[in-house]
Amino acid sequence: MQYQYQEIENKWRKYWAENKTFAAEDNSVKPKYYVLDMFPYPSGAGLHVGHPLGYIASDVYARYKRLLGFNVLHPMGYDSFGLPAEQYAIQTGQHPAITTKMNIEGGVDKQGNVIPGYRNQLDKIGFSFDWDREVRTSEPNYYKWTQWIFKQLFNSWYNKDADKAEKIDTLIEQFKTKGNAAVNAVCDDVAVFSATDWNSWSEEQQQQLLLNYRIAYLSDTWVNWCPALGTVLANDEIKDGVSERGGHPVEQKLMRQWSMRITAYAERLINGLEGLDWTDSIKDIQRNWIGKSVGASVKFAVHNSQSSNKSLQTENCGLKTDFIEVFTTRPDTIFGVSFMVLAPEHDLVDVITTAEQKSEIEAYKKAASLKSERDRQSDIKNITGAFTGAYAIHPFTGDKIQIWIGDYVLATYGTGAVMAVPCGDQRDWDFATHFGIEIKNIFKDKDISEAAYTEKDAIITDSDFLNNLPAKEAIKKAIAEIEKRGFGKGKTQYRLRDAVFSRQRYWGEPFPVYYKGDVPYLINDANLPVVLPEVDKYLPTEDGQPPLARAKNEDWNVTCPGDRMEYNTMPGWAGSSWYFLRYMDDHNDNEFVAKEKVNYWKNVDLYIGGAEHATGHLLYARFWTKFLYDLGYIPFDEPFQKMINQGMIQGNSALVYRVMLHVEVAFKNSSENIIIPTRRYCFISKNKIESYHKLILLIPNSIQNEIIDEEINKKETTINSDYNSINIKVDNVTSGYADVNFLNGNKLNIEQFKKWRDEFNDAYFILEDSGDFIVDREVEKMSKSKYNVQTPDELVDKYGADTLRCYEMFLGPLEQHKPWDTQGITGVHGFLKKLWRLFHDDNGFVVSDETPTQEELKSLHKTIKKVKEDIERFSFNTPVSAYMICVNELTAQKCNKRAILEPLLIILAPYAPHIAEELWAKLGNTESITYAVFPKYNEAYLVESNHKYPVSFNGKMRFILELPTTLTAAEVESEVMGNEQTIKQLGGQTPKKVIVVPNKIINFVV
RNA sequence: GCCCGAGUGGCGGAAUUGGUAGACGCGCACGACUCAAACUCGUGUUCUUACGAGUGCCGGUUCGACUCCGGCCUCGGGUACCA
Repeated sequence: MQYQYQEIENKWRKYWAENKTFAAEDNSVKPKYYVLDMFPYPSGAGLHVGHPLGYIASDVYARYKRLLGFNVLHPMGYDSFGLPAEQYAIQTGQHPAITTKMNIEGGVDKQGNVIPGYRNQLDKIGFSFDWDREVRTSEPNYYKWTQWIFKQLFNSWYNKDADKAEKIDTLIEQFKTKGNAAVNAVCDDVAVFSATDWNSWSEEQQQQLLLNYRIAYLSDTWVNWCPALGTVLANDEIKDGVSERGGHPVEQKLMRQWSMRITAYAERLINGLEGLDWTDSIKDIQRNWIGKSVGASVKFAVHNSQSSNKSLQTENCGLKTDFIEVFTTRPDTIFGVSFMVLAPEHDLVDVITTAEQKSEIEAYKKAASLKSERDRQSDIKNITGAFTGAYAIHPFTGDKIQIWIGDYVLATYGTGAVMAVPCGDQRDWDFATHFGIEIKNIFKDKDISEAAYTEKDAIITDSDFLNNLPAKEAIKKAIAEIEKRGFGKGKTQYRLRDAVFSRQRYWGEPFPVYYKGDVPYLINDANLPVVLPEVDKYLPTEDGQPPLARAKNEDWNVTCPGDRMEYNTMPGWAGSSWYFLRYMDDHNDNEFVAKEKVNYWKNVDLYIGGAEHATGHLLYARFWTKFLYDLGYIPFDEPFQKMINQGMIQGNSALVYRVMLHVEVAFKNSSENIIIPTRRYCFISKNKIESYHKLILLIPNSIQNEIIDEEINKKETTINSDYNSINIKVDNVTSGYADVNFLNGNKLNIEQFKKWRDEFNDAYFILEDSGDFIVDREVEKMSKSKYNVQTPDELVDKYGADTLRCYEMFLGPLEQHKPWDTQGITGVHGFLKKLWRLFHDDNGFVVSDETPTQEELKSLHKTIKKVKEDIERFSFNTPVSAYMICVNELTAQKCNKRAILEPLLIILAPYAPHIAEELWAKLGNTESITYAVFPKYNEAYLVESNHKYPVSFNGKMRFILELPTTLTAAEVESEVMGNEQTIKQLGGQTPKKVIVVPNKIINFVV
C-alpha cells in the first residue's frame, strides 16, 4: 500500500482547521510557552524555500512543547505597511490596501500575474499556527493601538532619578510648583526656568517647551533625507551611505520631524542584554550600535573671548567667558593636550576666529560643507584642518593651546569638539604631525616618534598630580580633580541617536495628531483609530508636502479640532515594535492587551528570525517594551527571551554556457544571391566547454553540417532557389541562466528550456557523451533575476509537506547559511516511505500487538533520548538522522509492533505531523496526535552488556576489543594485555603506560 | 582598521562534558529485479598500491585534541574618523 502524501496532507490540514487544533487557551492551568516567528512583510513575490526555514523550526518546537504538556501560543500575522506596496501603488494607481490583501490572500493582479498569497503558501506546509489570532499592522483595529501607544510616548518623559519613564503630568506638576531646576530628565538643552516663568507662559510656549521632554517629540533635526524615496530614513535604514531599500543616495537635511527619545533607554538597553539568551554576535552589534563611552566632560576656557552671544557663555571657576566643552574617555591624558579641534560646524567657530584667520577658516568650512557624508568617510587618510587663530587655556597648567577646526571631528557626536592628545590618540597624532603642532609625551618609557601610544597600560608622567599612576587609576583621580576644581565632571556618552519617527509616505500608520498653528495636539482616545484617508495620488504634493497633505480635513474619519492633521505617517517599525503583545489578545477593543492575558503569557520564550534586524526592529521592540513596562502596562521589560537567527538559504543557480552563431546561408536563384542571415544560440554542456573553449572559431564540421542541413530544410520550403554557400561566425563563450526548475539534478530538460524563450527555440545543443546536457552551478542569493528561486509549493506538490519540513531541517544547523539543493530531498522522502512501509504490506495496514524485543526497544529508546536532547538544545537537523537510523533499524528487524511504532509516531510528529496523524489514527486513536504525551525514555533499555573498546597506541586506534561492561579498569588491562593483536602491535616493546577508561577507551603509550 | 562567527570527504553535514573523525543523507560505482528504462532493494565509497596520513596553516598542553591554549591564513557578518 502506497504512501499517498497528498491525500493524507489535505485530510489533516482540513481536520486541524475545522477542529481549531492549535488554538491557544487563554485561561489555562498548563504552563505557557510562547513561540514566535519574526513578523513577515507580505511581498507579492511570495515565499521561496528560504522563508519557511525558521517557521518550520519554530513549528517543530511549538509542537514538541505541546507534547510535553505546555499551553503553546504560536501565532502568525503580517507587517503589512511598507514601501513595496506603496511603490506598486504609485506605479499602478491601485490602493496599497488592495495589493496588500492580495499578497496575503492570493489572486490575480492588474498585470495578470497570479499571486499565490502568503496564507495559501503557509497553509500548505502544515504549520500549527493559531490563525484566529492573526494580526495585520495595516488594519485599523490594529493600528488603533499603535496610535494609542504613540500617545503614551507623547504623554511621557524620562525621569533619570527614578530611571524610568513617567506620565508627563508629573513633570507639568513640578514645572508649576518648582520650575525645572530640580528636574533630572533626559531632554534637549533647556534653560533654567522658575515656576513663575512657567505659569506666566502661554499655552503655546508651554507646549513647545514640553516637546523638549516628551519621549515622542517634534523637533528640527538633521535627518537622512532620501530624495528618490521622498522620505527620511532612520540610521538603521541606511547601509554604506545609501538607502537599504533600493540603494538610493541619502543627504542631510534639517526638517521638523517626530523623534523617539530612545537615548533615554541607552543604558538599560545595554544592561538588559545580559539576561537574554541571544547570540553574542547580535548582542555585540547592539552594544556597538548604542556605543557607550565612559569618561569626562571638560570645559576649556577660550583665551580673551567674551562673545556677545550670551548662550555660548558660561560661568566657570569665577570666569565668565566662552568655553569649549569636550568629551574624553581619557581624562588621564589631560596633561598631554597640546591643541583643540572643533568640528567645522561648531557654534563657536565664527565667534573665536581671529580676523587674520577668517578667510582660511571660511574656505575650510565651505569645503567641508560641500563634502557629502560619504566623501568625508572615504577620505580618512587625507588630513585637513585650519587654525582659528584663537587659543584655549589649559585648565590645569594655564598654558595657551591652539584651537583648530578639522572635519575628523564630528559635529553630531559628543560636543563636536575634542581636546587633542597626540601622544595617546592616533588621529590627533596624525593631525599634529601633519600641521607641525607640538606633541607632548606623558607616557613613561613609551616611544611615540612613529605613532601614538593608544594602549591603556602605560604609566603617566609629566602630569603633576597624576605622575606615576597607571591609566586606570589616573582616570579616576583626574575626574575627581576635574570635578573638585569645577571645570567638568565624569560623564557617559552614547553613540545612539534618537530615532526619527516620521516618514513622508502614504502607506503607514497616521499619527493621532493635529496642529493648532505649529503646536501638535493629540486626538482623543475615543476617536481612535485615525484612519488613513483616501487620496487621489500616492505622491508628494507639488509643494513637497507628504501624500497625506492631499487629503482635506473633511476626508479624515475624525473631525480635526485644529488647523490641520499631521501629514506624516509612522515608520515601518512602529507596528512591529509591539505586535507580539497583540497576539495575546487580538480581539480586544478596549485595551491593546488585557492585563490578565499579558500576565499569563508574558514575553516571548522563543523568537526565530533573521539577524538583519539587529539594529532596527530588535532594538525598537526592546525600547517600547521597556517603556510599556515603566508605565505599568506589562509585567516584563524584555520582549524576546531566547532568540535564534536562522541562516539565509542561498540559491543554487544553473549556468549554461553558450555562443551565438551568426549563420549566413546564401541561396542562388537565376539572377541573384539571396543571403539569409540568422542568429542561433549554441549551448554547450558543462564538461564540453573546455574542449570547445579553445576551438571557439572552429565549430567542428560535423556540427556545421548538421546546422547547414537544418537551415536548408527550413529555407527550402520558403525559398524557391538552390543552396549556394553557408558562412558561420561565432561569438565568444558567455554564460547565462537556466531556470532551476528545468533541472533534474544537474541535467537540463532541453525541451522545457527551448520553450522558455523564443530565441532558444532553434538553439543548437552540444551534449555530453552520455547524451545529457549538464549545467554548471553557482551559489548566490536566491532571487527572481537569477532564476534560482525554488518555491515551497512546487516541492510540497512533488514530495509533500512532511518531506519538505524534514528536509529543510535536515539541511544543516538552523543558524548557518547554506545553499539550497533539491538533490538530497529524495533521501528524506524515501525515509518517510520507509516509515510508511513499517506499518503496511502489499495488502494494507499491518501492525501487531506482540511484545517487542530488547533490540527493538533499544532502537526506540535511544531515538527518544536523542530526539529529546537535540530538540531541547535547538539542534533541529540531527533528530532527522536519528529518525532515519531508527526506521532503518526497525526495517532490518522487520518490526511492526504497536508498542514500538506508536511512541515513534509521537516523537516524529513535530517534524512530520501529517503522516504521524494518519498513522496514529490508523492505530485506532481518535484524538489528534498534537496533544499526545511525549514518551519517556528508559535508560534500562540502553544498557549494554558488552562494550567495544577502541584500542589505541599513542592515540591512534588500531583495533576493537569487545569486553563485558562489568569489568574494572584492572581487569580490562589484563584482558587487553593478553590479547594477541596487542602483542602484535607492541612488537615486543613494553608499553610505558596503559590508560584504561572503563566503558570508553584503552590507550597504550609506547 | 576594530568587534563577532565559521573553516571537517565529490556535496549538505555528524561527533552534546577532550576518549573509535566522517553518523545520516545526497552524489558516484558495482550488483539484483526488468526485454529495457524508471522505481525499488543490496554492496562499496576520506586520501594512499602499501607503510601510513588526515578536521584551514604553524606551534603548544595532554596518555589522548575537530574539541583546550598561543600565533597566523581564508571566508562570512557587523562597524567604520565615536574623541
